Amino acid sequence: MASSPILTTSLPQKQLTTSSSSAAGFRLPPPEKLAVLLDKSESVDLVKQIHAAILRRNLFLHPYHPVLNLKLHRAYASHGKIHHSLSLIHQTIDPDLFLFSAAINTASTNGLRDQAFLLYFQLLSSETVPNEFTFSSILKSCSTQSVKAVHTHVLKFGLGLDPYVATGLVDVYARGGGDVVSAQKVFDRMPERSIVSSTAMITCYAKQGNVEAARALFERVPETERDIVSWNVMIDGYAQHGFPCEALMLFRELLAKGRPKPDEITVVATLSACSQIGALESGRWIHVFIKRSRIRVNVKVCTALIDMYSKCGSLEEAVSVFNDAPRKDVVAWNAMIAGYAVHGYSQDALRLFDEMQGTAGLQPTDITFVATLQACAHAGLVEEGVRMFESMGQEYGIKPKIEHYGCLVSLLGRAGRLKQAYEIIKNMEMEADSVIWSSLLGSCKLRGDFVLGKEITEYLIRRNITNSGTYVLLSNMYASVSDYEGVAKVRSLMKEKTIVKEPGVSAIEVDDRVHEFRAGDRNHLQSKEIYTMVRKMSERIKSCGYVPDTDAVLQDLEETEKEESLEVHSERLAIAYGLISTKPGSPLRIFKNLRVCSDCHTVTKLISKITGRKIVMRDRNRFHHFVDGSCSCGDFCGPCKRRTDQILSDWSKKGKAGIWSRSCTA
DNA sequence: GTGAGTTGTT
Repeated sequence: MASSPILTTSLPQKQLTTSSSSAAGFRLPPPEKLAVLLDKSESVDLVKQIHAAILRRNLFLHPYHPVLNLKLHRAYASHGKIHHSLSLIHQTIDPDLFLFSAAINTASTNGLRDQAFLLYFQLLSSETVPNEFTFSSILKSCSTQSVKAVHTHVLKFGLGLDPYVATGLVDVYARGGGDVVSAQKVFDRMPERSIVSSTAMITCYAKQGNVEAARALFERVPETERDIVSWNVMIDGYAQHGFPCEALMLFRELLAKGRPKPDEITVVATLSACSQIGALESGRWIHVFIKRSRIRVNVKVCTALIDMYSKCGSLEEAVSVFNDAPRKDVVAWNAMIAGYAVHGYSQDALRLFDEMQGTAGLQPTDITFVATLQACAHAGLVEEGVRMFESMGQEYGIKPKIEHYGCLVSLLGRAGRLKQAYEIIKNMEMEADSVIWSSLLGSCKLRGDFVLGKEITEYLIRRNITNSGTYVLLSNMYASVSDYEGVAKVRSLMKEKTIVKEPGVSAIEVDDRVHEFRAGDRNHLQSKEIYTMVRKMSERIKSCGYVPDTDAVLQDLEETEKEESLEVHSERLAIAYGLISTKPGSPLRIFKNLRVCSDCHTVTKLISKITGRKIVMRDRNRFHHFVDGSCSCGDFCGPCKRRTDQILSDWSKKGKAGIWSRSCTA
């Protein structure tokens, strides 16, 4: 195998040392001394000097010193000189098993999978017998495809029960698609399980989303053996598979136990859980905790903080972390750009996009473009967005993914260019998913293009690529043109196909606890007070001229029942709870898993006006900042804005402003 | 003289 050209010039060469050591006037240290020097060498230059010395000594130490060769390999690798380190094996005649295994390990841990396999094959053909070290190293380079062959070799050499090899196998089976069956087979046969092998198996379960199995195994590990990695895997497993509350609870449990000490990874996983449920107070607490403990604020921790603050509704704090970050990589920039975009600060997002390439000298990635296109879509910057989309391929050589097409379709759709958006979906090189269709359908509803909307929906139902949202949108479209037969038809279709509308859940964090509400929920301890407040809110806004928009209600109900069903939408329960449990004038932060319905959007604007409260609401799509009767999203639907404006103008004529805040928030 | 499990952005 040929070594890389840089190596032959930058590594000391044998031919440079033509004379013996005595001729150069030095007495070379003995091999043992050189080995010690290599182990504690602090610079590459020193390693190179020692390397040169070893080569000189080789003149009378033949063939070569295998231990020194190995130490040299490790010294180069530890200074990040991977290619120097690997080229040593190519310059060695008949490398021994130690050097082979070490080199395979270096290649594997540095992502040079092909190199690792070439070395492995070279080893096999050299009649050297691989051992457990070799396999634990080569397994790190295995994919789900190649693992079967290597597993066979493992069995052939009788190493299937070695704890390191078996752990490696479990780890590979857990990666990629995740072959739990094979992973479990290996794991079950292990005569002795260490915390490391159990953690590999827990990871495998967690990656499958089987958090119950993961937790069960985690609980089986004796408490004294659980190290921080196993806690991290479990916390992150919850956080990444739809159990953010469990992740936070487990983090609290870890703190209560006092050991092991949380590290950078623990806080990144926990912050991600906070972002998902909008637990701002918990997120802030963790930020303080990081500052107080010895946790390094590295770029990943910074990014997790930026993401947490922006997703929890505090863009200001996200910006402050971003500005103070000592080092920012493209991921950190992406998180900040996405933060601006989701809050509707589109100009700032675009400014950052320029700064990132200018002062910071970083190249945008496909994710940067998702964020910037979203910024354009949220602000209705159609021309900028289209230009951005085109430049992505033309100037940056980034192939658009379905997410980018999604932004483009939403951008054009919202602007009323429905036909053009439709054409884009039809001409994409990939299959459209339900997300992109829902976006176009939403625009059809927004723009009142019932004909196109109906055509698309029927096509989707025929092709069976629907989600519950498709049916809801279709029903809403029928309702908006008062076609109640159509509404009934959709309803029976949903019943027939047993499609259940995804339940809307709204959450609000009060006193470091997250309170969740579903529509009509009566599970909360203060349910009685909450409903009293809900009714009070309805009376107030109705007395100001608000009329419920019952078209948004899908169920077959009488008009008054429809009103009642709107009244107890999850976001209204969350707002009511916020009003009775926080100080007057303090902002409310509400989080919803679905998009806020247009009626609730109107109502929330009115409540913000009457109570003088700022209400920040995060829905599936973006943030809405309700202040003094208007919303930062610029009202995603026309009728909604007209309704609110009318109500507010009539109301101020009656001179009723301010009553609410005195009577209801004391 | 060699080896194991965990982390961020849509």
